[in-house]
Amino acid sequence: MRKKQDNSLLTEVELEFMTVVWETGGGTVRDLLAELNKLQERAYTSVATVLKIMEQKGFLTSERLDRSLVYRPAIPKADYQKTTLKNLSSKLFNDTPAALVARLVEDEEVTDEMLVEMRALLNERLGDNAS
Amino acid sequence: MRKKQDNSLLTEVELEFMTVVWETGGGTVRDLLAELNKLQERAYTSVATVLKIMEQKGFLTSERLDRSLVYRPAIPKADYQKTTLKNLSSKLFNDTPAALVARLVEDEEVTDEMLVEMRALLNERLGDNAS
DNA sequence: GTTTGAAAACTAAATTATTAGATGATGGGA
DNA sequence: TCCCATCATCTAATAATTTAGTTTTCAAAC
Repeated sequence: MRKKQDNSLLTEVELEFMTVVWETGGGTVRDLLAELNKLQERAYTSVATVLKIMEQKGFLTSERLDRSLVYRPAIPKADYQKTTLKNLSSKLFNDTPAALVARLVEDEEVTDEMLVEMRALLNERLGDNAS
Repeated sequence: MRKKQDNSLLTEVELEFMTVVWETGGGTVRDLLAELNKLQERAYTSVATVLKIMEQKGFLTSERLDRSLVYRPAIPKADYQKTTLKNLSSKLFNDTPAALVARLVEDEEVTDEMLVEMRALLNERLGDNAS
């Protein structure tokens, strides 16, 4: 029997990296290091190592450009958001996404404006495929 | 400088344990072990160790009953759900919960029925404090 | 009073995640 | 050609998480 490491979800640090890759569209290790260091100082090799791991896990692709590797997202942010929500829903909300929205709704910090926006989104899809 | 461990979020295993504690309302190590082993075989001491850590982190309370410790949730599930959503929203959805709902809406597996339910929840709160 | 069984507490091993130093390759310029 | 800067890669140290063995405690049974 072997390890069972998940790999479908990013770790804390990986998510931080991935966020930058999504925002910038990608770049060389040097490029991404520059962005990441705005948030927290890290060594070049640390960044390079994590990026390589992320590629192995299938979150990034790489391509040579001169000396350097250019890393790019292998999956769109929206896809990953969906995966994460599905995971959260199953782990903490009994697989009922409505329960999740219920929590958002009762959160004081979520403004009415946001709620109206959410409702518009719901109406939009419910309008489309009219049941 | 020391470690900086978060502690406001549960780890994978801790969440699994916490879910059982929420469901059952709590119990002795032996009780919880029995529940947990329905999902995955674990040693008594493993369970005891994690429960103790969870108590230190503030997720559980304990109380003596005869020889045994009875563990109970220190925070309601709803509170933790809220914390988690807030965290996810900030890390992956630019602090805009509506973006999160947008992903749910476009997920094929989320049925229209669920969406209608969500809309009802929104209307309920929006109705209350009529802007 | 001594043994025994069940429990918590203590300790540590194994795994996974994070950070980064050391090394070596490669190409451009002196 | 030889050095230098830049880069990827290899390797390892540290930290956090997960699992579980060993020891201690204590009350009840004998």
